[in-house]
Amino acid sequence: MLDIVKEEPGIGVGALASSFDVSRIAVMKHLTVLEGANLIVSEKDGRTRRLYFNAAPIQMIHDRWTTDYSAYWAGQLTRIKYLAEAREEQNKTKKGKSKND
Amino acid sequence: MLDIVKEEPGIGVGALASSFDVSRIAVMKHLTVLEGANLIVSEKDGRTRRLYFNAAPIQMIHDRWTTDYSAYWAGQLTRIKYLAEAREEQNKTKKGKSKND
DNA sequence: TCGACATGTAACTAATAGGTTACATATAAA
DNA sequence: TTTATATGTAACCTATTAGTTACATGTCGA
Repeated sequence: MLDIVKEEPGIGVGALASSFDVSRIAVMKHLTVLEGANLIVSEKDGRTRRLYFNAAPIQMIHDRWTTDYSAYWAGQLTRIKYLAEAREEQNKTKKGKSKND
Repeated sequence: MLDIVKEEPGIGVGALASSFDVSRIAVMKHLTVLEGANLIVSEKDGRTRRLYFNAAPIQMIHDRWTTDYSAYWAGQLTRIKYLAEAREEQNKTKKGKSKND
């Protein structure tokens, strides 16, 4: 839904709904959630409600969770990398024989 | 929940649950959702399951929705993500039943 | 003014989420 | 070996969501 709204800024509710197999009302319910999260903002243009993608909340979440990004991120990637390597090690061990731990 | 896990990398499930008014099982249900989204990754340490915050999905969403994806970064993150997912998948499989592949 | 178009609201049903308690299993400590 | 600790699973109940159809309201075009 966000893909479509981003690709076609100003698209109407009905036009957006036509891209899905569910009813227009179902799409409107999803829209309400996305508007509540400020990911989509709208403005009335006659009888059409025009929809626009809003990246601000994603930017805010990114800023919040990646503050001190370089240092933290490097550490996190390293940790995940080690977890993955440990998994591969264990995988080799299990294939060799029945698990013994 | 993410705040706590980020502040205390390696925290156990029970310790995390003690910060909330709901039961440990309720917290575990939320954890399952966060792990499914790869926002939290875990590793077993004896009888304790240690939890770690993973900013990668947020970075990926940010990259997707706010800038063009850099080929290098996408490849790097995706590779590590798949490794972590594979580890989690195996972890689930081991705990779910005695799968012997 | 009337018909067409676009959207909004209400009421309903089915499915899912959220939380609980009880019990089981694995691991560490005594 | 036994007890304690940490976690996982199952079954249950309640609240909320997801989707539907029908109808209402607002705006534009003829």
